[in-house]
Amino acid sequence: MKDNNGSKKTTKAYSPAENEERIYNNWIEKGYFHGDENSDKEPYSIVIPPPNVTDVLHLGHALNGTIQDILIRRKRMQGFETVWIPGADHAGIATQVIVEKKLVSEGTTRREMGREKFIKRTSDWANSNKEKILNQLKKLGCSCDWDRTRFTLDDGLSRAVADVFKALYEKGLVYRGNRIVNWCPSCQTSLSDDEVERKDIDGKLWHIKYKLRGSDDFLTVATTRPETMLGDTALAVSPKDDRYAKYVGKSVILPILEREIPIVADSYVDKKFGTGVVKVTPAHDPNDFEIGKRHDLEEINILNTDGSLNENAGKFKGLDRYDARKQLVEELTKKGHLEKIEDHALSVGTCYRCHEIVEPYLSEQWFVKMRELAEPATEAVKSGKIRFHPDYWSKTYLHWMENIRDWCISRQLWWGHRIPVWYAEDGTIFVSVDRPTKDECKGYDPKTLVQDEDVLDTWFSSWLWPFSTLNWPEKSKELKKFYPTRVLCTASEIIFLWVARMVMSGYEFMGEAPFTDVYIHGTVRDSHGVKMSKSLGNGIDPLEMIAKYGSDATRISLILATPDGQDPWIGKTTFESGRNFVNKLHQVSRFVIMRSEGKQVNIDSVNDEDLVIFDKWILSRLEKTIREVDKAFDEFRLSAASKHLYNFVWNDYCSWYIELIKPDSPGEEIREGSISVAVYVLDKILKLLHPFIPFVTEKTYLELIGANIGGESTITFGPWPTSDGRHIDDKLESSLEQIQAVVTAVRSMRSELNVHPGKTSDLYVKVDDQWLAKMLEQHIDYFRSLAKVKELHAGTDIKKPPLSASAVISGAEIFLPLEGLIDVEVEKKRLGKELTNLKNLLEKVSKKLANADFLSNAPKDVIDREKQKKEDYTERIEKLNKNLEQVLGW
RNA sequence: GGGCGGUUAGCUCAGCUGGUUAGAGCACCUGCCUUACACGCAGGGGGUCACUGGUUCGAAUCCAGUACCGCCCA
Repeated sequence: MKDNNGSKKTTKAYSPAENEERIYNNWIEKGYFHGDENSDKEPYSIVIPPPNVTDVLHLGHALNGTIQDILIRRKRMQGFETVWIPGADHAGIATQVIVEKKLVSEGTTRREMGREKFIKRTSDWANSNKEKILNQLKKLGCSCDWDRTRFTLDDGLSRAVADVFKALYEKGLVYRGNRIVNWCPSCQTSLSDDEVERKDIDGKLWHIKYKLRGSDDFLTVATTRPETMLGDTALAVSPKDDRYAKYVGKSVILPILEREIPIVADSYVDKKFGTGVVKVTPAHDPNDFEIGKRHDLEEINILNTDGSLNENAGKFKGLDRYDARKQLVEELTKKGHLEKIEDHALSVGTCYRCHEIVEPYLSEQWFVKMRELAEPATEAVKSGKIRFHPDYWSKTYLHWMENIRDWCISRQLWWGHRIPVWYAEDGTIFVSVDRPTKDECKGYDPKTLVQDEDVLDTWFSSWLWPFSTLNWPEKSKELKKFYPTRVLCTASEIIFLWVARMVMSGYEFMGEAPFTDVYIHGTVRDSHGVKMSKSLGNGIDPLEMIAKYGSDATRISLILATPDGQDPWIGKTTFESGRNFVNKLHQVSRFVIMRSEGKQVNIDSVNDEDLVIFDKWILSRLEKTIREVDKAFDEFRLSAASKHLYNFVWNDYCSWYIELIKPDSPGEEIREGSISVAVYVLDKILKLLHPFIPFVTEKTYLELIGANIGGESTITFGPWPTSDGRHIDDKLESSLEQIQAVVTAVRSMRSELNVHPGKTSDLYVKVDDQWLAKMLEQHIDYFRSLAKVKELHAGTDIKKPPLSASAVISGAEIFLPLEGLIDVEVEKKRLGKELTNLKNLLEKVSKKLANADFLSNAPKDVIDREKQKKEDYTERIEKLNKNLEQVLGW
């Protein structure tokens, strides 16, 4: 703020802090956001992507919440029975890791504590975080149906999870298998493929020599993970590789452990890679696992769950995998088994939660067979039943669906839904929602059955979210009313993890897609384009922005800054744009409300009999804006919608319309017809903006209609403005543009000639057509103060007054008699610049019109337009030349 | 290696089905505290639309290729 020179005036800017909280509380008190399952209105429902309870919300959540709130508020205004279901996700691994760390710092562990106490402890922590998160959403103004708040570990949702597990098991789609899975040694659990992030690192390629049994010959194998050789149970070569054919069937001695292992031929081996010989470690590599199966090889697990080596590693037992690697390489070198070490770039899998390098690890896990589930989910997107916005994400989705792999759903954790499986001593499996009853486990004593220790992947509960939140498997009224939901809003990162799986479960359990539209928004980045993250410390706390600028400003700033379909780059100053806009709206509203006090105005309609050109113009612009905004909404282009409104309010309404209808002197009243229109348009503006900036629009709307917060009135239910096209008038708009052009030309001249804003002058306009002169004369009282006009002289035969500045616009010449203020040099430069500009344009258009191909090929209207342009430029150049000559003669 | 985005003013972005004097916001410069707003008003400077070809009477816009940036999958 530049007010170092002692402002005379201090006007109060809009203060969100004084309004937002009490407005929100009132909404909640009135129950406006509750979706009624008994309503006759058409339903429109959204489920929130449940935020993790591990952390408070960041700017990405704020963007996500704002988008959903905008969509749901607009639908509420359009008369739909809306429900937006909020909630949170228990975030199995992440939460458990955090709580375990706390325990360690307190000198205990979860094992010491025991399962029950650990869960209680975690639950308390999760609940307090959950409350914080939900409060943040309230601060943001989200119009969620808080009565329907859900948590993935709630009884009902847990019941849904168990039911689904059982159903899929009985269908043969859930199975147990001994497979290579992704193992995070830090979180000490398995991960699904989608929870593993690839990272490129600078690694090495160790070339190790394996001696042939009973010979001095050896085979060299290149490996990126030398320590896994402790679990080698074979070497493999390509069956097509002549170099090694003679060795197949023979065996080598594994260095250090001195184990004899066979040489096998397997088509998996690429003879061109490395030496053409690969080591086979079935328990620690998915491909090797397959080779092992084909050749009936032993599977030797050398790792403990924490990533240290176990007793199978001989003397390396107990060492961490990377320490073991170091020592092993040293020993190989010493013993002459190491041929060479090369630099080698490779990509490793890392845990998406803790970023530790994951290990392929052989273990017994539960899986979901995906191929069958993927079929209807694939079809839904191919047929357009589910649409992605922007559309290109459907390709990503389909590609994943078509290459789908089975989903590892068991996790070696305590925090989550315990797997609903019980084992008898003899290994018999019982899958049951609750502990099996006597009848369910004939021949066994239920009390002796032991439940599976593991829990299910968190996504195995969130993939049910669109219907488990509506009380499924109960056949509830709300489920019937609000399923399927309409739109899912999320960022691209979880298209596989979550979106795709929800579609599958929707079809499998509800027989219908869970939503029709998927709106993928960008990921928030800082002002340099770097993803915001806790570890980088480049994040912006949305609550801090809300405290500083207000919730409205935070919301609209985010939307204005988020290009449709791309990642927004957001810095602290981003939020100023929204704050300024909110204040602008507040100020103009204040003015309009003040000036309309005591007047008979009807905000629901305008009297078409009592309109001047400016009124008609703003109504035409309003209707066009409504259409543009609706179109943008239909295309899920919220940023575009917000910009249309921003421009309409700031430019059309504030800068032109209000300024035009303002009387010349402060005491005078605004023409009755115009103030009615101003109020009518303001009402529509407030409604159109309400989804974006709910607080200030509610407050202003109530002031406009003379109601109070806490009363019965609210803008919450709109109605959303519509356009019947009655006021759209292109011809009228272009007439008004002529007046605007005159005003702008005058302002420009005055500014360039440094005329003090307080000084008025006469205005001479020599027009080509009398109609413009007439229009100017008719409306001079409206734009007199905008152009600082003392006396207007307009007509076809106007003569340029001596020593006046001049400007040329389409269809008119403008003269300002400013004797004494005109600097000949400045005037020469001004006119000369415009002349050059027009000459360039004329040259371009002349060239075009001289082109016979253009004349014979281009459509007639295009040619006509070009001809008209040429005429216009020519005339303007003539006039400019004349004026310039005069100036030169001074 | 495959796929998907992006490349337009100093910065962040608009520019739909090819014909516009290439726009906006921020930043910058000038003048102004003019009776809603200095979180403001008015005016102004600033772009060979990444590059190379092609299609076309006409390309920021369509096609092909190249380069660079980002994301996803292997």
